Amino acid sequence: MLILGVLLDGPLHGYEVRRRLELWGADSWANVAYGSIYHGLAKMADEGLLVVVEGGKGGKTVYEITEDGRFEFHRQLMQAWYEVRPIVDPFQVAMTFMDRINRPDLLNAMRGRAEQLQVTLSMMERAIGGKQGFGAPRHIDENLKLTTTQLAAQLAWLQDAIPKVEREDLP
Amino acid sequence: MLILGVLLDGPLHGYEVRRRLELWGADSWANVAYGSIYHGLAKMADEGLLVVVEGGKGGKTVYEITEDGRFEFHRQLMQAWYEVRPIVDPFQVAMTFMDRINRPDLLNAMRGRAEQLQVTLSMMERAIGGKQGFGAPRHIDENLKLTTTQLAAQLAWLQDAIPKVEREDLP
DNA sequence: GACATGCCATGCAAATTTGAATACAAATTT
DNA sequence: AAATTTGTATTCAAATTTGCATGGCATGTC
Repeated sequence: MLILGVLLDGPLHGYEVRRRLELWGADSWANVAYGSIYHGLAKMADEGLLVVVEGGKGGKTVYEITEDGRFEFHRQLMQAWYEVRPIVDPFQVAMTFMDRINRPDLLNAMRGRAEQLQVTLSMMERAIGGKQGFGAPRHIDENLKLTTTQLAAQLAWLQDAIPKVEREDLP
Repeated sequence: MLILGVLLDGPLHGYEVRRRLELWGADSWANVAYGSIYHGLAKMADEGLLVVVEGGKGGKTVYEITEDGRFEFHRQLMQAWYEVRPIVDPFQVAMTFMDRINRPDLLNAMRGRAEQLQVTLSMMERAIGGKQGFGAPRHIDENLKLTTTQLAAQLAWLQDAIPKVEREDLP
């Protein structure tokens, strides 16, 4: 979906797709190792969602989205908007095992994490509004805002849980 | 890490690992297709984090965690607690492309999603405290709570963004 | 002009993940 | 008691993902 979306405005080759995604900060909220872009492009060309418009010999290969590709993009986009799925977060795994850490270490970890979150949050808040005019669409900021509120939610949970651990209500 | 954690309290075979994870509701906040448990077990046995204690012929294979395995588990657990990483959320990808949907459809999607979130949230709130006494550790509730607050964060963002879209401040 | 540097651009082997297929035991229905 | 369904337990091929290796090209520099 990301790749298709990047190609909506015109043909690009693999490396340009990567640059575009980096510009959008996609590395932080999506899970894309850039090596897989080329696989994705080739596969979608195979499926008829893209066509090669230039090159091939050994230089760069430029892909253009087809009508089928645009349709598939919209299908997936709408599905992503309508489907509410619980968020997969590696920290949840860490939480699950909080009873396996002794209390002092756990409290240290929790306090350390809370501090880190505060720092990250204030950095992000300062960053909001910063990318304007660099080619990234304005609503990318909204992306950043949502991330911010979610990290804030984690911080709130921590601040609620720390005292509980202190007075041995948890774990 | 999940598999190692499940094995901390005693040897189990693959299917039991799966059952345990299902009991914890891990399918919702972790990304485990249960087919990969067997690969993970075999690989970790290879690396010396686990040992086979029973079976092999064709029936079930029971694995036990080794000292190395316990050590590795703790290493990973601590790392997960200390490392703050932005959350990877497929909805963020959907957001990124909100300028590719026409305004009426977008508003529909946003309102629909907001409603769904409200329903999901109230269901989850009712579920908190429900798994007690079923073998799941009590702090699994905390897990649910964190998920809840994160979904609430998404809902808050939506409720902030909907009016903006209505008065064309967004996208 | 030989050489180093850094960015551009892709390919690929190895590792991992997935989803479905298999096989058999236990419980249930007919 | 035969047939069907459900639950237990694993395996496997195919698809995907990763991270690094490779090679080209422009630029500076001594």
